[in-house]
Amino acid sequence: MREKRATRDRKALPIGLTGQKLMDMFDLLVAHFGPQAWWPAETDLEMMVGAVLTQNTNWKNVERAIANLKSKGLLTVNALCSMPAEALAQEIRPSGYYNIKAKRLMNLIQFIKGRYGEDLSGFSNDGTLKLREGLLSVNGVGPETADSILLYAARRPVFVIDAYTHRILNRHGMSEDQATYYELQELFMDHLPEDQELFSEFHALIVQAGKNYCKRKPLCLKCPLEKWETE
DNA sequence: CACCAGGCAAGTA
DNA sequence: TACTTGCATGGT
Repeated sequence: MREKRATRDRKALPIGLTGQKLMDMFDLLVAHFGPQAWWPAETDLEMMVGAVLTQNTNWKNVERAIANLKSKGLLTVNALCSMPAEALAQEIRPSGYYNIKAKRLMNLIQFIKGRYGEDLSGFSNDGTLKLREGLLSVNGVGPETADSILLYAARRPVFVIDAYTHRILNRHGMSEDQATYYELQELFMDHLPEDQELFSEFHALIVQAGKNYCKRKPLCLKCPLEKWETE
């Protein structure tokens, strides 16, 4: 929560961004996109696999990779842990970065298996262990991947920040260009109720907004957040 | 053709 | 600490 706070104290935030303002943003997004019901995965294991495969990668390509694993019965803890990295790499090829992602996947699944066993028993209701630190210690799991897993697989109230979150807040003058991951995360978590469903839906909506409207400047006129700034 | 996608780690100065 | 680069496929 304050891992990156060393250099100089930049203003974590602008300009009177309140909880109400954030809820306004949420409401505008819901009104425009509707309920999202993320994460699109059938199991916690599938969710975690997707979290690694989607790193800097279009979700469509991740779906192809996951489909390969499913069709061959490889989407299990034991299969992913025991198969050769080269073979796994070939299966996940469509998701790009396949050599490095094969290793990252195996690192993560081995970590999870070591703590919770092959059926992941106790994973989603593990409130005692320092799960976040554990996830971050895995080579291949950074802040966003760890928080995604915490939010969508372990169902904890953690706000996930991604490239879209940075971009959208910047475009609307709500954060500074170089705000760090943790500054933005604090921003949301300090001003919103600690609610897993809210965080889960909010992040999903931000991704939708980012995909559709905030790719390049200037903002598209039909951006659902257009009136947000002046509200 | 260039550019992007639901990042992360390792290397450099 | 602050940048930069490698990783790699498939869509627009």
